[in-house]
Amino acid sequence: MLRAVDQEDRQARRKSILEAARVLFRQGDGRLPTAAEVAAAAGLAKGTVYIYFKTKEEIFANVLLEGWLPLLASTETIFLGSKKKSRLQQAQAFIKATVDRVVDEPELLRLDALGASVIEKNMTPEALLDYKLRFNKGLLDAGDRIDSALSLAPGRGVQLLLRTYALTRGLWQTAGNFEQLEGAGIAVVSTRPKIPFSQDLHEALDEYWRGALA
Amino acid sequence: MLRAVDQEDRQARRKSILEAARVLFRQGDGRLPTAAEVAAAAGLAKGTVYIYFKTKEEIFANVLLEGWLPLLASTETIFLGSKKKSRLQQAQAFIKATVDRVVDEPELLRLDALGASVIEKNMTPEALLDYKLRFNKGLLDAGDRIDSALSLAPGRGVQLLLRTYALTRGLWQTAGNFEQLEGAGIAVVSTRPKIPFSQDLHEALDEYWRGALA
Amino acid sequence: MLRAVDQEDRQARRKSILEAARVLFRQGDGRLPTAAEVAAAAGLAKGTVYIYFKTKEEIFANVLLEGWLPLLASTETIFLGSKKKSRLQQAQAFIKATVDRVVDEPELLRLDALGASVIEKNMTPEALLDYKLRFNKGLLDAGDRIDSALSLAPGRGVQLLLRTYALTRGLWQTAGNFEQLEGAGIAVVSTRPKIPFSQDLHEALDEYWRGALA
Amino acid sequence: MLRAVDQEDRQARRKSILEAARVLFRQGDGRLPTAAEVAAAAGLAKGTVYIYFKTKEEIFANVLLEGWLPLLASTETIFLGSKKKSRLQQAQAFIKATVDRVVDEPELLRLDALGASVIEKNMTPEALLDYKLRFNKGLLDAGDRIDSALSLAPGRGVQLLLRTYALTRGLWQTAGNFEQLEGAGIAVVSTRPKIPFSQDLHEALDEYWRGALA
DNA sequence: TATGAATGAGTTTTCATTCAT
DNA sequence: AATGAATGAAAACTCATTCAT
Repeated sequence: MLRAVDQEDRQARRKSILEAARVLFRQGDGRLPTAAEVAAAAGLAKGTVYIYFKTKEEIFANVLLEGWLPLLASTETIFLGSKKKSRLQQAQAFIKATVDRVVDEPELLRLDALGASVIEKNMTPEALLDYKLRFNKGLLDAGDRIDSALSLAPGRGVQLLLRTYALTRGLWQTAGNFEQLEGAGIAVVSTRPKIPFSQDLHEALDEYWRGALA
Repeated sequence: MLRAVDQEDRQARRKSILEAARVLFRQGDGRLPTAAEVAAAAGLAKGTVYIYFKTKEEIFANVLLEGWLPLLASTETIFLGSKKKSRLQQAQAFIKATVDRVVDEPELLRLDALGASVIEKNMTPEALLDYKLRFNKGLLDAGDRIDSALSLAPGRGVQLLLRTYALTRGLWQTAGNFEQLEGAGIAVVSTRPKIPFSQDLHEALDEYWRGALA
Repeated sequence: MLRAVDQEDRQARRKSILEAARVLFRQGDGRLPTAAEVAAAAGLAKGTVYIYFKTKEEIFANVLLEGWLPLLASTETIFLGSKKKSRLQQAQAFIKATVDRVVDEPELLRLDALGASVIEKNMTPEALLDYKLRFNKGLLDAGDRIDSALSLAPGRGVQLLLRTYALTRGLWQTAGNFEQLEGAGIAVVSTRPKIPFSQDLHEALDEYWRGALA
Repeated sequence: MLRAVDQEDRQARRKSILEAARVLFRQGDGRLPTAAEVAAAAGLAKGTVYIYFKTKEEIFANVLLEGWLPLLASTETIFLGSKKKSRLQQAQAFIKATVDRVVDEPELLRLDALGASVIEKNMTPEALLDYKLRFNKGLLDAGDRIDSALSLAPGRGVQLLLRTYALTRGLWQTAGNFEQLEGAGIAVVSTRPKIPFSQDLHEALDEYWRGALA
């Protein structure tokens, strides 16, 4: 194994661990893979992983972070880059981006569900603070952009983001709850045709933003 | 130790285990208490707990169920008992009931977060199906009541419930994410006064229902 | 459940437990069934079984005893009832009876293998002594009959019995060792056609008795 | 703790675990020692033992194997190295080697009795197959040597070995059955002087081989 | 830096047996 | 005598993390 001597090498190795962890979690059954599995998937020895991360959970916190930040960053293009659209049109573009990302990387929401209960319980305080600060930073920046683009009161953009996020993760968890029943032929909603999660989420977010921007 | 000989005694003992588990989880740090702790809190031997529940997680699935069902059942009074109110007024009464319950029993949402990832992974298939069926039943019944009270298309009531639930659990998880930062004096939203979770949730649900009923 | 009030009833109930245990073990995977399983198979409550036997293992010790004693008792007919046959002919009649019994009740040898290691370790000293005395008695009586029928030195008959028994249980255990391999297509003895256990045992016993009576 | 880094170190550590397990079992009461006990006796942590063996029972299967293989290997010297002796003389040399080994390492037979019932039930299929294949290999090789040395039909040597082994283990188990009685002053064979197990086994094997080679 | 051998804390669940009813 | 609820001891095994090499 080549040694990661300079800063760039180290970053690359760090990324490769995160990527291995993400893929492994995506393929898995909803529980965190073991540290040994992550190391093996990254082509490293167990000990090496612990050079880059203090605890196993720190890895997955960073998987989450690296998963969500791009979506938050995308507000730059979506909101600021389209001054001519109406507020609702801009909102809908963001809704679409959110749904697309979530459908594309379903492991993000699965991992999210482990966040507070499992992941955060096994991080060092420093790593936890760092994780939250970075998340917070992305959120505040994105919120500011929304405030500005939609001419909202300061702080309202963050609130909308948080609620969008909340509805998304909540709906995903709830939808998952009933998949098994449907698999067994038991209808959750008997009189309505079952709609796919992406559509369900889209509708729900649309409803929320309409209410919020009303 | 009194022996639970008849069916009634057995039900009472079962309840006492659930109650002990609930209280223990409420006081704990977000992880499931050990089976030994639950047994001790219920004043029983470890083995006795396993007479009533197949696995530890089955206990907590039932804590969840017994926690949510009353809220779903409350739709009976809230929606059907108030035909003279407007749709939005009825919705607001339900929002209030939801917020009150959640504020009153915060462990419900904390436990919820463990649902799919931890709890359901360690239940017997039978217990899991039973749990989901009972949850589903409560949901469908409540949804029907809402359909009827608000003159909605069949199945729309369930959808509203699911989305309310989704927003609630999602928002709670998200809010929890930032408590620590605020505890450390770092503002999530710098320019707005911080509002308590109950108010935040209330506003968000209000926004959602306004959008949904528009 | 009818109560076993007189001695006869009690004996019958005891037998029914032994029979249930025997059948259960025969169907099982080589480990002792649980006490609960034995009770259920006998149509009794767990506690009832413990009225008749001090420990679970005492049950199975008695299953062994009731299984072997008839074979030992059969020496009466086989050896004494046939004065006109040669020694070897009489031996062969006994060999046949032994092979037949063992083939008929394969659980006897399977259970035998658990004897000293598992069963006897969990019996009360009294029950253990009783078990051994009864076994010993059957053995001595049968041995005496053989001594007399074959005009052997006193004690030689018991020795022959013990060695017959030893070869039988040993061969059975050894044969079992290789079943799996043969199932997987791996020959234990490549150049010889595989013979069934009953024939193998018959040959081995024949060889032994020929050597012993020479 | 020195780390077993290369292959040789690892083999040595593996051996030390097997040896600790063997000694522990020899001193014990006939039940398998716990994994914790084996680890402690080997001067290792519990977890370390599980690096070398998948299950506790795999350890003891290997104790058995390492115990029997030398005896099987000894056929090389005993049979092939003595072409001038008669068949019976060669057989007797093997009988002596067998008795000596068994007397020297009585734990082998005690452990043998746990083989099929306890040990094999708790091994991974792979470990079980490996164990059987290695045993089988030793047996076939030894059998071939006997065939060749005694000019027997192919496969007959293995058969003789199996029956020798069967008689040995069976006789040992049976002898153990009555030790307690004799300890309590109750004679199994009242009219004969009690002979030690080694002599008993020797005589029985002698009788068997005489019959078999006749 | 990289490795992977060693560590040992930590917890569920089973099940033989007891004993109140 | 019969029941079955209650007991609690007992132990294997995993896996995150460390640290000697």
